[in-house]
Amino acid sequence: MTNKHKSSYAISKQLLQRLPLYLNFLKNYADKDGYVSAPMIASAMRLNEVQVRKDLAAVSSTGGKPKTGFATEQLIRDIEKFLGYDNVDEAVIAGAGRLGSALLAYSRFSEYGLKILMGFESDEKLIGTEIAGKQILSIDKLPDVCKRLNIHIGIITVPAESAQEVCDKMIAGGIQAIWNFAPIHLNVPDHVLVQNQDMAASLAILSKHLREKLEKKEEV
Amino acid sequence: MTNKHKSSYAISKQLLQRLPLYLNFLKNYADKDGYVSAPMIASAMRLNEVQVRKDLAAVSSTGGKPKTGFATEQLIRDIEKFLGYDNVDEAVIAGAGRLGSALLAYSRFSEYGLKILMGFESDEKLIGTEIAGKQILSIDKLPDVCKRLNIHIGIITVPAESAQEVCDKMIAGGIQAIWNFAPIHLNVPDHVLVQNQDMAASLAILSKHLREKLEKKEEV
DNA sequence: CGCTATATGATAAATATTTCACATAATAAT
DNA sequence: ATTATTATGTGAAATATTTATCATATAGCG
Ligand SMILES: NC(=O)c1ccc[n+]([C@@H]2O[C@H](COP(=O)([O-])OP(=O)(O)OC[C@H]3O[C@@H](n4cnc5c(N)ncnc54)[C@H](O)[C@@H]3O)[C@@H](O)[C@H]2O)c1
Ligand SMILES: NC(=O)c1ccc[n+]([C@@H]2O[C@H](COP(=O)([O-])OP(=O)(O)OC[C@H]3O[C@@H](n4cnc5c(N)ncnc54)[C@H](O)[C@@H]3O)[C@@H](O)[C@H]2O)c1
Repeated sequence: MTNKHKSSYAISKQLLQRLPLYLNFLKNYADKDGYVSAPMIASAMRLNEVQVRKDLAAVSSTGGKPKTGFATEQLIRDIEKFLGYDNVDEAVIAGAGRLGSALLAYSRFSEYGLKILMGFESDEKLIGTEIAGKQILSIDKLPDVCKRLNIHIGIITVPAESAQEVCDKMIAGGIQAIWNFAPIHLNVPDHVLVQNQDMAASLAILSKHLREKLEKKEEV
Repeated sequence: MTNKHKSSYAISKQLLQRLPLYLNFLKNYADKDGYVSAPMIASAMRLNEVQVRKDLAAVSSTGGKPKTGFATEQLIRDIEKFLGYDNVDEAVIAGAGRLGSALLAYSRFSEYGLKILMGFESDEKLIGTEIAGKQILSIDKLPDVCKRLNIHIGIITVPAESAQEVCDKMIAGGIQAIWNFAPIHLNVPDHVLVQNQDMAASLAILSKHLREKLEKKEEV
């Protein structure tokens, strides 16, 4: 075999989205003998076998052994490393309402090397309090604090009406990537990344898929 | 022009994900004269012009007018219709903790014709209470209630340890599509759709994109 | 020790999606 | 009117992504 386990496959955006799923699966997978194979993962996760094989080849540092598969623990480490487990990234959140406080309290971000440092609010009753041990500051302080601490990821969980305004504050504070939960299109300069997380849309898409599936069944 | 405004383009999965973004943009778009054009949307949303044109052609019932564009209100209605605004879909949620109660209280689902009817819990203190006017019942009742009300969408916001167990209950209740927020791979029979919403992963991917962008800038 | 079954890795083929290029239609200005 | 401009719609080309096929490696077994 010509495997130099150099794994110089291109990583596609789709692969990037599958990696966390592999990770969840592998972490939960009751590890018989310390190895997993691509066909096994493929059948459990309902994916194409070749796709899994390529995905693993793209991120595995060691490659797999024919007939045996990949060392589970190593594979988990490789995926985590790939996703940035080791470089810690800091973020702030604007809007400590229902969703914002759920995110502030969510511990699982740290598994990917992410840390939400604090929240920013406009509600006087919330400013000065703590959520899950994290301070809630006035939204007016956001630009300065971000600049001073050199934070470049911002999360927006304020109502849609305030989202653009808060977004502008983040940009003024040097934020370069925004995770936006408000159901609104944000205007940002070229160099700023925006990832929209429109939850209602996600559920709508699932429901549409379901409807299509049911219709297809009727046809038969 | 050979436009029979029949718009028989194929709908890709990617398009399905872009539609809600168009919708957010259009709803917010200060409507000068009642029309929007594909090039205008494209430049505002940083998308390729042809892509927008094809996307709109795929969902627009009327087609657009050269030089003028698409009637904004009509376009909004067309997209909403496409996404299922008119067929109401009902769902239940398991786990009325921080995230679950945020979702229960989230009103925006109704904009896509979705309705979360009630929540199910294992915590005695929560059972019998209401969140945002929606009843919280014992998780044990989930299968019966879903069967009786003929509900086929379930949302999982319980801790990862309980997710599979809750998932099984949903399937026993005839649920056919599951929106899973627990960071774990769910085992389901063939006919059940699962959409995973691994939030930590989403943030991790954003942070990875950011890191790549910064690295690219350094190269230059 | 060779045989068989199974897994990897790589190349090629098939699909899916995006982008380009161009022909045509409507508007606005001359 | 005629013309310049801008937007649409569409077929073709370019990319990206997934799936099929095959050659090779190796663990387990008779
Ligand atoms: N609740 C959900 O499940 C959910 C799901 C998806 C998206 N969203 C979106 O997330 C956002 C927040 O939702 P929520 O349910 O947490 O709402 P919420 O009302 O509970 O919280 C919003 C918070 O933002 C704060 N806020 C308002 N203006 C602000 C400003 N200018 N600066 C700083 N803080 C400000 C408010 O004081 C409030 O605490 C909304 O845009 C909503 O559409 C919510
Ligand atoms: N908080 C977040 O921002 C966030 C983000 C993404 C994903 N998640 C995931 O969503 C899930 C819930 O997160 P959370 O922060 O709301 O946690 P939480 O602890 O606040 O809520 C979990 C709720 O589930 C209930 N529960 C536990 N076992 C149950 C069972 N068998 N049947 C019914 N209900 C049961 C608990 O009583 C609790 O109320 C977790 O899997 C978490 O990883 C949370």
